[in-house]
Amino acid sequence: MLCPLATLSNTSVILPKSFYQRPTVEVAKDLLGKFLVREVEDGSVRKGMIVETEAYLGPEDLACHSSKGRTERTEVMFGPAGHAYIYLVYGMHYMFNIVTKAPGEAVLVRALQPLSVDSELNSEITKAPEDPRIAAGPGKLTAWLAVDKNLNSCDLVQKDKLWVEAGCKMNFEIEKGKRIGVDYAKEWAEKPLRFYIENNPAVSKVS
DNA sequence: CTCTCGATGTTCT
DNA sequence: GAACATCGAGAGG
Repeated sequence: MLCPLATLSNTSVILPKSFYQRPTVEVAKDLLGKFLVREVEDGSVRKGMIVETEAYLGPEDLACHSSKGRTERTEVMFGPAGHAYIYLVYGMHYMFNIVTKAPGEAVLVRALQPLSVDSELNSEITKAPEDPRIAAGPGKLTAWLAVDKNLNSCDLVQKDKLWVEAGCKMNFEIEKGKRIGVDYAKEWAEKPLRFYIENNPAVSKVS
């Protein structure tokens, strides 16, 4: 059990904008253990605990899209903190990022541990509802939550279609490593800007 | 376990 | 045209 009988109301408190109005690396680390929640048109809800993130540090960072300049695509990352930056890679996978304070910076959410949701009881049941690795990767996560470019730039501080909750307090160790899939970024590829929960089964890969 | 490869839409050169 | 913040399947050790 991750969070036994967590019916406490504080678990579903939405993270405020001030959470994202901080240095990107701090936000990336502090997002670990938080709950990402998606509600679709028919009212059904899916929820997962964030277990892996990466920090992208703006125009200087050769791995960050905003290093290409402020374009139509990267405009969201220069906008207000707490909004979603979503884009397509390899023609088939959407990546979900959260914009932080500094212009052009964001946090990529790379993996979730699925939580089952019983909305009748308003409780989090912590057994894995299905494959615990259903959202173990940035492309798998967006597929599981039905997140696509329609949600690009949406405000995650509003409880609408997609938001982040405080979750429950847990003790875990944070592991660091180089970011995945950005080997083209020269010295920026080597920086330890990937963060994940140690020994968590839903992390996409261990260093 | 490792490696290779194909799928496929957008953005940038 | 090339490159891409990926994934899963298949071949080979």
